[in-house]
Amino acid sequence: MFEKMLKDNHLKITPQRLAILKEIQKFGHISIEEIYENIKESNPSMSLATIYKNLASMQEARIVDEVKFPNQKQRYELTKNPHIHLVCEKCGSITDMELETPIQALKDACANTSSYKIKEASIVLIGICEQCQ
Amino acid sequence: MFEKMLKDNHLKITPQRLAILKEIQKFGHISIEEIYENIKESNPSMSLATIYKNLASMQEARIVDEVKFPNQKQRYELTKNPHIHLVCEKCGSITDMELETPIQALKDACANTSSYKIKEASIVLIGICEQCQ
DNA sequence: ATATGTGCAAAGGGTTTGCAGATAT
DNA sequence: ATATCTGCAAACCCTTTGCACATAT
Repeated sequence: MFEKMLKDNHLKITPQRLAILKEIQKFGHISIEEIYENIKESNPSMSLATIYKNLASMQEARIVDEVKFPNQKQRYELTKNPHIHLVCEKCGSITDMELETPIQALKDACANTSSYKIKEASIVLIGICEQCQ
Repeated sequence: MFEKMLKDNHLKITPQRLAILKEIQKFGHISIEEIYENIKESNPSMSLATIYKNLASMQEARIVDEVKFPNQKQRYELTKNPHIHLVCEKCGSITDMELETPIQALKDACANTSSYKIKEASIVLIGICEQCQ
């Protein structure tokens, strides 16, 4: 419930913010340009500056996450449980995958070997999806 | 041996390219701006455009890799064995870590669950390094 | 009523491009 | 000798900022 997420973070509930969140939800991993182009259809006065400002404040509030893929502009997704991103190098499609155990195993291995205190993991696997094989 | 790497990829051996590769080697994970500033000291005529063009061609040739970290400009490193990047969120230091087994376990788990053919992995762990704890 | 948010236009940075002269093969 | 590379300047993004007006609380 987007309204509650915003309220909990002392961010005002505006049509612009709701529209941005709805787009991100709809497309999963979306670029700024795509958000802008999609929203413009129903809300022609929406400005790019507003999108930038809101993505920054909602990222700050941990409502959305930025994700960076090789050779792509950054994209945004709703904040979710830790997960892996699978990117198809042929068609560019992106799949989320929750693999708790191996992710945890990796973090543990790393913590043991390094004496780092691990907080988060950003894992992107590049490959070829079933349809493109 | 940088000369051989370039020759093998039909890239001419120029002082600029060697200087860029030497900087990347020296600093491990370096931004474009840092490469430029460092090289300017010994070679004041080196232009930013040359750095951009060469990073692109040497990335294409798989001599260097671009790496993207959260909230940072992209950086470059020499192409190495698959490894994990550990980033300290306090001091920003970056550590490489070869953890073949857990990386492979993750790729396998993913391949099994998804029917993707996995080719590469980009893994970044964010945490706090020993000194900053 | 007040603090925040929006939209606009301008400014700011980073990156790419075209071209003439220089250099590696 | 020739294809490639370099450096410069301009062009071209994408992103941020300041400000006046609008809106949510």
